[in-house]
Amino acid sequence: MKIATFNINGIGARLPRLLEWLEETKPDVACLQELKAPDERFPQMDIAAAGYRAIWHGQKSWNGVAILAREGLEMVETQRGLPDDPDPSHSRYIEATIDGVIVGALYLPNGNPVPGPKFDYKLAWFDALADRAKTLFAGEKPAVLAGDWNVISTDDKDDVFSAARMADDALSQPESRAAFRRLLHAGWTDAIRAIHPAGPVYTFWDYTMNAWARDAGFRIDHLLLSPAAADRLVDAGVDRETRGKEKASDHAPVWAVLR
DNA sequence: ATGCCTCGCACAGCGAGA
Repeated sequence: MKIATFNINGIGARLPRLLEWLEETKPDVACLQELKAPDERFPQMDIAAAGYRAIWHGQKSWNGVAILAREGLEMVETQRGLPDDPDPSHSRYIEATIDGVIVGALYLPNGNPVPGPKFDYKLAWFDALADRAKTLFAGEKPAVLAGDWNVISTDDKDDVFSAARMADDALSQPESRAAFRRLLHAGWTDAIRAIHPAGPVYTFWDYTMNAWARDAGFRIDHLLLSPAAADRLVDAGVDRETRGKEKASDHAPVWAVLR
């Protein structure tokens, strides 16, 4: 089962790119973030025509998450929003069981500027996610938490083009890194680093500063696997070429294959 | 220190992203 996550930065602006990517890479499951559209504007018919069933949790203008599953896979929604979500007006989490695999699609708050209420919200949201992760972990079933975590997990050149340039950004703060690392220490596996222990693996390049051409990117889109899912991990990667296309999102899709 | 670029909303320029 190939599970991908893709922050599309606007389902309205990105639909042609999304459909093209589905056709080219054929993921079984695709977690989407930043729909930036209310529920009624989710292009269900286009997605269905591409061969995918979908569940989605949108809102006007901002945020919004969805899970697409290839037709024929059994998908049952298990969660819409996080339990004890610190601000339910933000649509940032949706979860389903798909052929026995629990898939949580998440869009963690960016948190800029630091310090401030937005950063406090980021940490509060992370706490609520960690609670959900604990519940899923205790269930001992294969589970995947996939999405835009808005966390650069280390200062390593392989995770960020310039740690110094990003040092004051919410993506690099020790508090949110610690929250991410607590999940790893608890037994969740970072799929990309399990398959590619070293080497630059970026998932985001800013639209400004000629970042894509300079490869000035960083890694903030992650798939975390429960032990039962990690046991089945055979491959993982980033669809970098997607970022280089016309009208591309500023994120590239990230994926993992479970046997 | 700020804008760079993009999206959505709405039709001008701003909030938000990261």
